[in-house]
Amino acid sequence: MGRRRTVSAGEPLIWEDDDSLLVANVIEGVLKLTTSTADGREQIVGVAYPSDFIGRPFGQTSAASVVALTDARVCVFARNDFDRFARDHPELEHKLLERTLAELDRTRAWMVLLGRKSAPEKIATFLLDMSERLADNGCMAHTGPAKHFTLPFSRQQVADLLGLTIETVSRQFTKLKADGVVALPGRRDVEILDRAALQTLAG
Amino acid sequence: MGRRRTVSAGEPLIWEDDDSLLVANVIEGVLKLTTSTADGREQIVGVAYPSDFIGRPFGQTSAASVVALTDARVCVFARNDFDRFARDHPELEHKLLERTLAELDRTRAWMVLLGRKSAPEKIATFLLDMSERLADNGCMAHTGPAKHFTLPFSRQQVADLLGLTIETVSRQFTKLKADGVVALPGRRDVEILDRAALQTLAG
DNA sequence: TCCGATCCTTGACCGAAATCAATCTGGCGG
DNA sequence: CCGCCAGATTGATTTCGGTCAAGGATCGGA
Repeated sequence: MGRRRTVSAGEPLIWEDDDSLLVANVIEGVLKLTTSTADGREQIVGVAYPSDFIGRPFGQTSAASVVALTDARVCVFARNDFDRFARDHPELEHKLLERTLAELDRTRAWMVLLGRKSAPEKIATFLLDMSERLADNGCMAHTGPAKHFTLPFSRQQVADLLGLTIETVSRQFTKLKADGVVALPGRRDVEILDRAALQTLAG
Repeated sequence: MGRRRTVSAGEPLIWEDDDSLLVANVIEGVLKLTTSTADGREQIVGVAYPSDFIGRPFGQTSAASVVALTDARVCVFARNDFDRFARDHPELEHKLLERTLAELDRTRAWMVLLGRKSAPEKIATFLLDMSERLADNGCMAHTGPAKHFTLPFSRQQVADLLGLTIETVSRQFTKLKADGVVALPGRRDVEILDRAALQTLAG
């Protein structure tokens, strides 16, 4: 069915291929979905992990662009083919509906963060979210939230995810380190030292 | 199938009924979907217009609460019944999937507004959005964006939608009026005098 | 028509985060 | 091993929008 493709970190996943739009399934790696304003301010509107579906089947084409954050493997489908196939396979459509509903829930929760939370709350919420998302990367289920993990994001990308500037993100990280809430052994490594404190900060 | 219910303006739509969760279809009126932080800050995460679907079929219950903005009529279903019915009717699931994908797109566009736009940009974007949404309320299709319309929101609710405070919303409205971009004949009435200016402001 | 409640507007002030501007770090190629 | 450079941190300053605090408008009910 779909064709395998590899995308290296930083590379965009092109949505035009043989004049036909694509949809895709993530096999491995992490990708960002972004939308930008006319003057170039960027907002990350979604993050796709393995097994997540990306693209916009049925009609309209979505405005978001997709870029790999880590080296990634995806399984791409020409959209027309996919649409036809989906219509004939209710089980697939059902699965897709469940995933889309779950993604909508997650997106709505993120709206509260963007619209109503302060910078410290945003950072704390982000770290807790990451610690959960990156925990069950492997094959075994529910190992619980990770204490130590490597972010698939640069500081700028964290800023684009939280609706902040890179400087504010950096300052908040520094503050959490100074307060002994987290350790930052490497640029993208986080170790949660005081989860309770983070949860309090997250509000 | 579903039971008709009327909800008057300001009244919440309860999701518990005879120990079974509900899903619903909006027949008439406008409702808000909100999520709040622990300390009571509120964010409107979605707005449901006639023909929109609300609630969370299949598994998890969504965290959002639903309140009618205007008097509304909805058609409610016990979720268990709905789930069973949907699984047996692929056409319904397909329709629901299309709507959910469209809602996800709209929600993602709103994230850019919340995360990256200034107060003037937020207000301008909001007014243009409203002018389009409230245009085809009636039966005829595509009359184009409305020049004059009545908001289904109080100032506080506009603030909750845009991630601002009521004072900032008020000041921005006043400024647009002073600049001759809009007229505000009544508390909730908006007349767009200079659409081009609004579009420029929206960015 | 008057009253009261609620919603909205306006003003003065403050503070959190953005902006502007240097450094600093660490990873990599030569 | 050294120098380079993108990414990250830190500091100084500004600004936008929030907070606090009065008023003013509008609507419904007596």
